[in-house]
Amino acid sequence: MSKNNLHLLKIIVMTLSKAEENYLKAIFKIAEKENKSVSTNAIARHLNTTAASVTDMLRKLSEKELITYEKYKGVSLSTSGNKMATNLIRRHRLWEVFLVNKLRFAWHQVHDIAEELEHIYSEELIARLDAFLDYPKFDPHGDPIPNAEGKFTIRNQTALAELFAGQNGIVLGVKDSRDDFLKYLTDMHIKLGSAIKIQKITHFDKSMHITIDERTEAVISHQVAMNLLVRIQ
Amino acid sequence: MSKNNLHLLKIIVMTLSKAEENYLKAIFKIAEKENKSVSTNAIARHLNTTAASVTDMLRKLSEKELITYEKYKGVSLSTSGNKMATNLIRRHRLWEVFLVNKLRFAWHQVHDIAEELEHIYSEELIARLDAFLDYPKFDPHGDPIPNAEGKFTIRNQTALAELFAGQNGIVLGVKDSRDDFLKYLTDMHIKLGSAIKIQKITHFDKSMHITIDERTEAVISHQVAMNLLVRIQ
DNA sequence: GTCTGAATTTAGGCATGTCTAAAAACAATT
DNA sequence: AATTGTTTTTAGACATGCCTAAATTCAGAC
Repeated sequence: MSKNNLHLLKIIVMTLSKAEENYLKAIFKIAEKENKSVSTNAIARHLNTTAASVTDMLRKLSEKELITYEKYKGVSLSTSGNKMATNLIRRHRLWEVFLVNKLRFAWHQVHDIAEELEHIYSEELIARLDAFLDYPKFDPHGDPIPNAEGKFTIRNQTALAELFAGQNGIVLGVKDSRDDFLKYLTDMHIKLGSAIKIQKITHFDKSMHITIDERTEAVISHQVAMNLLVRIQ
Repeated sequence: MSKNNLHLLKIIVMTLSKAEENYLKAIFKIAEKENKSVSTNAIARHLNTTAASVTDMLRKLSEKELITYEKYKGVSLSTSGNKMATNLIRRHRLWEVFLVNKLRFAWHQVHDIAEELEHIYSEELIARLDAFLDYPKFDPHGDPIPNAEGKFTIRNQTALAELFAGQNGIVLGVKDSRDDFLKYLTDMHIKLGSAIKIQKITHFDKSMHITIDERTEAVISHQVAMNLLVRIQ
């Protein structure tokens, strides 16, 4: 076997530690929002650690050619790093679907558990889980689940706040998936698939008077409406 | 809060590392077979590590009062250590049921994946998984799954080798759950619940001529018969 | 009871992933 | 272009969990 082939083998066989995986995921997520190379500080903030620790890890990930890193210039994922991060997101979201659809967890309870489950590495496990869940394209928060090749499904979705009085929307997901927001939605009986009809918008504060699933009347703030994603009917 | 209560709290809240959990499980399993205090070397063999590493860990587990340990005298699990180990076995076996019954993995594929899954700590996850699987009492190898209180279900099971010609047995599990044995059984179409009828026993080598599920005829060695557990019909 | 070989522990090291404190580099303003 | 404040990196430490090699303890044969 030539030296080149050995190099290839190394990449294929490489398995990452939980910490390394979490860094890749963090870089992916930050890069997704801010459209530029990712700063050391941003990663430290995201992972609740120090800039010094981040620098250490960046050196390591760079050696493994998972990121492109130049001192003081921020990082971006390499092709293989991107693949790894996408795969992690796939695993995370599939487990979330499992926890909600099969184990009947509530929206807001699943993130931390999925965070653990995603680090279990087995191609076959994920393939079988995917099949068991019937190849879901979106997770319980409405975020797209990349397929085995890393392709995300895209769909039209609009913040509820964009709609006018009289319009209808079907809830597809949320922009903010923090616990308290998800709990608030659950309390309001708003869930994935709920039909929202805008009855009236108060111009003063842009709060909306809505009907949920043709049953419940409610008033929601502009902030809530901005974080609810719907398909316009 | 008194000092005593704080002590109690510490025990309740304590979470263990993967390594610590694996040691507890190893001690439990070795103690189950050999009916005496567990030796350092036995643990090292079981975990594929060195005696020196084991000693280090025993000191640590002893400080946490999960084991009873005196230098040079072997170890045994304390009450709380036993509880932890039992709970781990519960998690492991529940995940194995999930992998086989829901994800349709084969018998021999599930051990390593369950080995990872068992370390995810969430009371609620396991409670919900248990319910989702319909509170199974035995895992895919026929080993009993302790309930949330740590109680194992006991049932009558006999090695197939104990039966006489003409007797019938229902396969309940295996004594040896190593890959190649499980694969062999799969190839022979022997699975949990299979009905085995003993047609004839060759005295010379105690091999058995059997009928499997009233369909397949086969000859199995004494060694195989000793590792197949059945309920006599 | 002493000896000898096996079992166990101690001592010292190493990799990983974290930290704090200090130094270096950068960028933005004057 | 110098200064200042922020960002990033380096240096040095620490905990965990593992290792090898050496010392110690034990247990069984004599």
